[in-house]
Amino acid sequence: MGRKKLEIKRIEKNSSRQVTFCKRRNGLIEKARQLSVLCEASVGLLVVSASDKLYSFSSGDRVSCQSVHICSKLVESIDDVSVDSLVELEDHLETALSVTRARKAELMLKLVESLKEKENLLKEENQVLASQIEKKNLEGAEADNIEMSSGQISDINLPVTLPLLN
Amino acid sequence: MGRKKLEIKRIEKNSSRQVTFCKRRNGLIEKARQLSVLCEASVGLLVVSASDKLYSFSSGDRVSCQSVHICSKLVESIDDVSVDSLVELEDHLETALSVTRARKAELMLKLVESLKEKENLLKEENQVLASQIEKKNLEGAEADNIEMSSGQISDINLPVTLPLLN
DNA sequence: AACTATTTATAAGA
DNA sequence: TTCTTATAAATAGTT
Repeated sequence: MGRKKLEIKRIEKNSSRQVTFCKRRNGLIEKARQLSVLCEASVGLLVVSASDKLYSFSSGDRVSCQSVHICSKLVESIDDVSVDSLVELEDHLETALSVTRARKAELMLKLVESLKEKENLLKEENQVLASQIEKKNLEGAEADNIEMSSGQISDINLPVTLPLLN
Repeated sequence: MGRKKLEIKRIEKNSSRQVTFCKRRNGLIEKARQLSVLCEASVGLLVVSASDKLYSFSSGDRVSCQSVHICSKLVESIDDVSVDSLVELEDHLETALSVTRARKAELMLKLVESLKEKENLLKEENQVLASQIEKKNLEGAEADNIEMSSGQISDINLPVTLPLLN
């Protein structure tokens, strides 16, 4: 896509290689974005330049979770990983694991709290309903001349919304 | 890049979306490959389709190690991760960590063995050199009429290649 | 960083 | 799916 057809092999000239890297990297990231939008796909892209600068694009959380799995598979399949790389990787994984566990704990705490709130609301609703039923039963007993000891509620009329937690 | 200009938004028609996904995914992977070859960059690409199929490309081992780091950063920055996703991620990370540690252990074992081999070779070399020096010293002593007790070697003449491990 | 001649990717159609 | 082709988009070399 240019003045001349370019063979796909390492560009020898240093400045050209750098310029091409910049152009094509931007192009690639834009293409990744377009694919994710057009087709509802999750896309994760990571580019590391020869001078070790990082560029990345990611959409959706499926990617971030799955890519860790993929990465570990990749690492398994590569033969020339040095011990140093592995030590670094182990470090990253441990950090990622801590972060993940912390987030999980935080999220579960929030979940428990929201469930407790829900429980309280339901309890209140419950009491209101119970007293209404009691009232109705008393009125019904008067109308039909059927007695019912006060404070006793028939199981059949109990609301089904019971507290889920204690 | 086709018969008509296409707006970058979700393609509504199901079949078109699928066809476009297939074409553009292939295009993206090819572009990723070209970038890595032309510019000596490491590229990691992961695509997850709407129906959860995985497609990926990767070059170089810097990517696999760095991407785990990036992934963890991504997970930190995403807001709508479910507890289930986090549990799954934790699982993947634990697996990756085990695999990494196993590989590291294996690699270090090999390293230790090769060092021991090297040690033995050096020891042999050492003995040969030592005996040669002893010979030389005896010859010299005869020539210069200077005595030196056999089996004793001067520190100054000892080869510097000493065993590194025991 | 812009420009522009070309090549490449791909949307729609078959 | 796969091929074809008109057209849009990307980009190689230049300025």
